[in-house]
Amino acid sequence: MAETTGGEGLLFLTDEQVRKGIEAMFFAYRGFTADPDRILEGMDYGRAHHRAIHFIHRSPGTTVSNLLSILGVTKQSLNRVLRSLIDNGLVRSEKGRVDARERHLYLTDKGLILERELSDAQRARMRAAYRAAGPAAVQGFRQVLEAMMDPEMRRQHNRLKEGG
Amino acid sequence: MAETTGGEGLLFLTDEQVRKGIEAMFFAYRGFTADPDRILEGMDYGRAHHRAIHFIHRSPGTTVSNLLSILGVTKQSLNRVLRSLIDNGLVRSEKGRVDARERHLYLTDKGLILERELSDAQRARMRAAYRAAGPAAVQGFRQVLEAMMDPEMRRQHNRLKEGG
DNA sequence: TTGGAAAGTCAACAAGACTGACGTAAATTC
DNA sequence: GAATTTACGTCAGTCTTGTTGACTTTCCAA
Repeated sequence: MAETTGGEGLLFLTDEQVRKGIEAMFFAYRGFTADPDRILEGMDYGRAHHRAIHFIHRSPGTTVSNLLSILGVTKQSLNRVLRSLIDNGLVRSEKGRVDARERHLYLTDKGLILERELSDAQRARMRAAYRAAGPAAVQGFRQVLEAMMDPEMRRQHNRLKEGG
Repeated sequence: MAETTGGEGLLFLTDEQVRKGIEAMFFAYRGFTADPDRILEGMDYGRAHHRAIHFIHRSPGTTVSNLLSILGVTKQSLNRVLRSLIDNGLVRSEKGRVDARERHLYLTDKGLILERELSDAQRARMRAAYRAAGPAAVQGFRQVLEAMMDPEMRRQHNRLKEGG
């Protein structure tokens, strides 16, 4: 309920201010996905494909189950997406050499082109926002986002940061 | 705001750093919606209901078409959600007195209780993140989010800020 | 007063998530 | 060597939430 202000250090924001942060998050996320969505519409792909492409690009050779845990969806859901990407020649799936049960995923040249197009659009918006807000704001932005994640996701995120 | 890089440095972030911001946004949004989603699951409601409840609470008496433009979905999508909320007695719909075509929407007492439960959970997470990151970070966070919105959404957002 | 525009409702459909069950191949354990 | 577990793929069915298109009701202006 009305959070007590005591205890853990002072609360420097009222409920109303926090609420506004919530709405900002909602509206900003819309902007965040708007450009790739626009590119994808008309193709046979959607946001789910974009996410798969993004993380395969980020971690080439990643396995299906790794992608599963990053994306937080079910096998069937991911499989549908992967199926179409593979069939259309955007993603290549290679049987693992050390463990032949695993499938390692890579973007093909064609996949890389689409990835480029999508991430260019999304990065352009991010970069514009960053530029408008300034370096100090960007650091704060990253700090709050990280603190907002579930611990598990934060682990994933930091692992990617290192690895990349 | 000048798009040149002016005084404080050139493009202060590489493509890779921007990419990490994109991923942070993705993972953080998952955390952002996780708590309300958990509460809603098992009820007949979902994220769409949460959004409707949030904005009706924020602007009591708002019309369907106003909600439409805030949420950025189609009429039927919203109508389905509203239908179930009204039928279950969480939302009250009143024919407009000045313009009888309009329906003005309000949360009932029952609706207010659910709104409270949902927003308490979501605010708790936001507040925790804010606390972890500190006041300066929060300001930067808000600045970047705002810059990331489409201009139209920014207008909506600021209108709500005033109104609230 | 009539015709167009706006607000809202409803029917039908699509994308993308989910569950649960089942199958296969490969690795691991006993 | 047999049994179990793991990684992946697939089938069938459901649910949420998005879409378009057609339809009232109401308002307003020519």
